[in-house]
Amino acid sequence: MLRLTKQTDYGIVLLTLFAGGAPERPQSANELARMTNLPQPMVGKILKLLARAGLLESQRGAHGGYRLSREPGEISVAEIIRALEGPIAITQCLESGGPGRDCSANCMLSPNWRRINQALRDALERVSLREMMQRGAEE
Amino acid sequence: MLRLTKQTDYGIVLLTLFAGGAPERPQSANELARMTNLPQPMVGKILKLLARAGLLESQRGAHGGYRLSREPGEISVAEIIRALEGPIAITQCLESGGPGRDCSANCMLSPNWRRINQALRDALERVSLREMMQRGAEE
DNA sequence: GTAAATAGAACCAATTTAGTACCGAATAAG
DNA sequence: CTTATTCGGTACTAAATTGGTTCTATTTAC
Repeated sequence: MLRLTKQTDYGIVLLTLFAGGAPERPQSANELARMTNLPQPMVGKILKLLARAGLLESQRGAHGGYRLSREPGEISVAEIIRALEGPIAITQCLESGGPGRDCSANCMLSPNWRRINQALRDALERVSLREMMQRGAEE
Repeated sequence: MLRLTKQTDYGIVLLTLFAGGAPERPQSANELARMTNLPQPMVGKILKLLARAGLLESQRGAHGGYRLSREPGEISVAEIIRALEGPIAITQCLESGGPGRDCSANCMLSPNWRRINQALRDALERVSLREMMQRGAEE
C-alpha cells in the first residue's frame, strides 16, 4: 500500500553499486547479480529499464555491461522511480492526460490532489543517488 | 505503482458525501452505495474500517447508519489513508520498528528515506476533508 | 566463428487488491 | 417480545498486479 515495488528497491541498490565502483569499466548484469545475491534475470531486466530511461549506458558484446550515464549527484531518486514504475503520482488520471479515461470517482475531486502529488515529486527530486549512498549517517 | 488503492479512493468519495449532507441524520451503507453506484458490500466494508479508525460514528439497528465523528475541517487526508491502508510510507521497515525484520536490501540505505516519507506525510496531513470537497475550483 | 553480453518480448507464478458471503449482535418499531 | 434493519467481524473467491523466468535476436571482443 503506497509502497515502492521490489523492482525499484533493487534498482536503487544496483545504482548505488555503480556509484561506488570505478566509473569507467562497465559492469555486467551477471557481476551485479553475484554482488547483490539478487536473481540474475531480475537484475538484467532492471538494468535494461534503467538503460532505456537513460540512467545507464550500455555496452553490448563480450566484456560489455553498463555504466552510469551521469554523476551520482546528478541523478535524482525521482528519476529512478520514474524509470522503473512510471509517472510519480499517488492518484492518477488528472496527471495522465486526456479525458475519457475510466477515472475512478475522485478524478475531478480537487486541485488538492495535484498539490499532494507535486509535494511528493519535489521530495523525491531533491534527493540524489549520491545522497542515498551515505548509509547510516544518522542525520 | 505508488498509487492509492480503490478502497481508499472510494473512502474519500464516501466521506465527502458525509461532509456535504446533514450532519445529524446517520446514513446507511445502503444509501451511500445507491448514491455512489459502488458495490454495496464494498461500501459496507469501507465504512466499517473508517468507523473502526474513529473517523465515523456508527449507530446500529433500524434507521441506523454512520455519521462523521468530527468536522470535515478536522479530518486530514492522511488520517483517511492511514485508516484504509495503514501507515503512510513509501518505504517500509525503517518506520515499522524493530530490527530483525526481513527488510529488503535498501533497508538501512539512508536517512533520506525518512525525509522523503515525512515529506509525503506532511503533504497529506496538510489537506483536510473540507478542502477535498472543493471540486474543480482550479487554483 | 564463437563466446559473452545486452535488447526485447512473451510468459508463468506469487502476491496483493477487489469484491462477496455469511453469521452474529445491537437497536428501533410495532 | 418479535421482527426488520443495520452494523461488526471473519472468511472466502476472483481479478489485477508484481515478481521472476525463458527464449530469441543482436552486438562485439577475441
